[in-house]
Amino acid sequence: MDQPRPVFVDSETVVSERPRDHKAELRLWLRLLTCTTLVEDDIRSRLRARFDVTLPRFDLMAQLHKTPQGMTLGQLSSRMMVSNGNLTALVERLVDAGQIERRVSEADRRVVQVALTPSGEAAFADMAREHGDWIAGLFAGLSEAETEQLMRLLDKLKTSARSAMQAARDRTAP
Amino acid sequence: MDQPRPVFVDSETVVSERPRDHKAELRLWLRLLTCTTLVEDDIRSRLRARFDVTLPRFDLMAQLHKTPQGMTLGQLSSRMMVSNGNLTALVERLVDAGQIERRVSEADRRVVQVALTPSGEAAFADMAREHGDWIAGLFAGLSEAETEQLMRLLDKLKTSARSAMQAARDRTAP
DNA sequence: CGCGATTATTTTAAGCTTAAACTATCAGCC
DNA sequence: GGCTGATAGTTTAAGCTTAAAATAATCGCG
Repeated sequence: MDQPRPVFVDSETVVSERPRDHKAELRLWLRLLTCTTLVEDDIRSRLRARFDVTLPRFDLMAQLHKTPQGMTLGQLSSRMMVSNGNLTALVERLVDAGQIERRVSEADRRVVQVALTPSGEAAFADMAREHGDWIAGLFAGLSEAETEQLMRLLDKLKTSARSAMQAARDRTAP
Repeated sequence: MDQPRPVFVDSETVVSERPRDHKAELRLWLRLLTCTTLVEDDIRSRLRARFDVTLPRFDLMAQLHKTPQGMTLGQLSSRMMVSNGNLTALVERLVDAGQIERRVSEADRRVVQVALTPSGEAAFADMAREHGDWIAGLFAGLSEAETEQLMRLLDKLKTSARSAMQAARDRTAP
């Protein structure tokens, strides 16, 4: 299987053809994805069962909780790594539910500020406590040293990915 | 235990006070999520730009590629970790696009088998080659040793999460 | 000042995703 | 043979998500 087929290396495509098969990286990526999906699905279903709240709503409230003075939609969008248009509807639903409030900035009338309401803050506090326990439970099989090591490696991966993405961008628009 | 530092339950510290603060695990989880989202979004946008295909479609085709004899929807659902109902529509679109084909099992008429068509196989082969390069590029900042280590730690995390989820299930329905 | 470029957000269309209810089929059992 | 329960998929309603186009406000610069 996968016998070393002859590869015609022209000067354009040196990086990409056969030399290495990228199998290790692909397996690592799939494993990373599996872990994330596993945790995410578990948290999603617990949030629904216990608090009748969706994961995106929880995430949004968590961001606002970290910044009590509120944030603009643009900031939220980049911190949550979701598209701008996504937030419009999500924020709308949370406003309807009385958990957050929006106000147009006076300084710049394009900007919309969003913040937790007191009731949203209280609701989030309840959820966050259990959420922390759930996460801790899911990660409980890792020792403190392993946790640290994993943190370090993921940090390195984050840096690597960002730099590869930047390089690709530079290549496209030089 | 439970060092009684005076904790004022204000909006800053709600997450972190009581029995243990779970802060390290929470940060680790957020970092894991960030890495996955970063890679996933990059791959998604490249697949769209380069092949005009969505990530879920690519993932489905990747699963079928690994199993040339085809799979049932149930197997696909559990391997892809998506809901059953999700697949119905996704498969429908790929059938319309001529990339895969469905046939009802003769042995058990509830079961639907799905497999790549020759043209789907060819299309996937093209995409997979570049996809592998992209992933390798994103992970290029990690040494071989680090890749292995990360793999090992994620494996451990996977085991930990699964066992925590099983424990929670046992607690609910004993 | 006024105009073109930029920035922040919303809108739109298409597609993805889930949970829950539903349909159809099968397997075991008397 | 005809229940009973389990299993495989589909449907439905709601919500999430994106990319791209549109709107609206601000900024920079002549």
